[in-house]
Amino acid sequence: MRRQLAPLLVGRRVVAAGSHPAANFVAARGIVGAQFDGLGRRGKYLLGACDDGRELVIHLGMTGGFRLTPGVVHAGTEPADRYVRAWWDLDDGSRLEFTDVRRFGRLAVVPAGRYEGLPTLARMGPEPLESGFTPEGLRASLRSSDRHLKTVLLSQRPVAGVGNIYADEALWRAGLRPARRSLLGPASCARLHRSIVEVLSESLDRGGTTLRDYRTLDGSEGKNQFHLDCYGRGGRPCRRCGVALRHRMLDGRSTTWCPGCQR
DNA sequence: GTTGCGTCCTGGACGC
DNA sequence: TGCGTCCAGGACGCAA
Repeated sequence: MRRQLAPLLVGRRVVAAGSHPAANFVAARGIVGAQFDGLGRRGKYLLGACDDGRELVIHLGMTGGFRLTPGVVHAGTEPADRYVRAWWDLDDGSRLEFTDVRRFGRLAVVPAGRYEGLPTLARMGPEPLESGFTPEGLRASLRSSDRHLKTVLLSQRPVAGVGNIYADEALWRAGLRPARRSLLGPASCARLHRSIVEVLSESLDRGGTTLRDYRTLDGSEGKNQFHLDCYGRGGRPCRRCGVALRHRMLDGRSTTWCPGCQR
């Protein structure tokens, strides 16, 4: 999403904006007059750098997405689509719309780099595809919590960007049980580290995972959903050992694992 | 400071 | 066919 948006957004100034009245979205209106100097990303957060020293922080939640309408918009008019939760009219006549059916997304405007009001972002672990993410660091981070292994991964503290689907996939690939609480040894941690990197890299290469709602900026679907080994396959045979995968709620999240080969 | 759980929200699947 | 119920997801807030 960031790669697609950046060339269309950077250098553009916001001339008008609007939003759904919910607290999650009203911050969209606060950047009228600002120009986008860059578009970054941390974990699942998009970070729009403004020329006035502030940042527009965007989390897509579960069903969030973007749509860019080029050059046909009358600035300030209400969007026709009821699921547009925020919109920005740009100085080239285009409009960027943030759509979010279930309203789990959220927007914030903060001084650049000041994330105190966004605790998950403030304490976010290393980027999984950068050199700061190491097996040793992962092991040290996991050691600092007694919670279920999968729940710790979802906290974004050991590593950024792992959501429910990729947590299940990475743990399956590493042969580790999601509900495990005990300390991981160096070999297990190295396996989990490698699995996280592989699972995320492969999904990025395939344009992401479209189960229901996710679309890229041009409306196309990802293809990673055709390559899932674990998530959503409860009751079906494990592709590694043949044992039926199990499914249950773990700490409130839908979780699938193989009782045969995830230890 | 950490943990566990409820809450937010809504379309779609499912059962009756 | 219509209605009610449940589920899915990420992050945050609150009580313990």
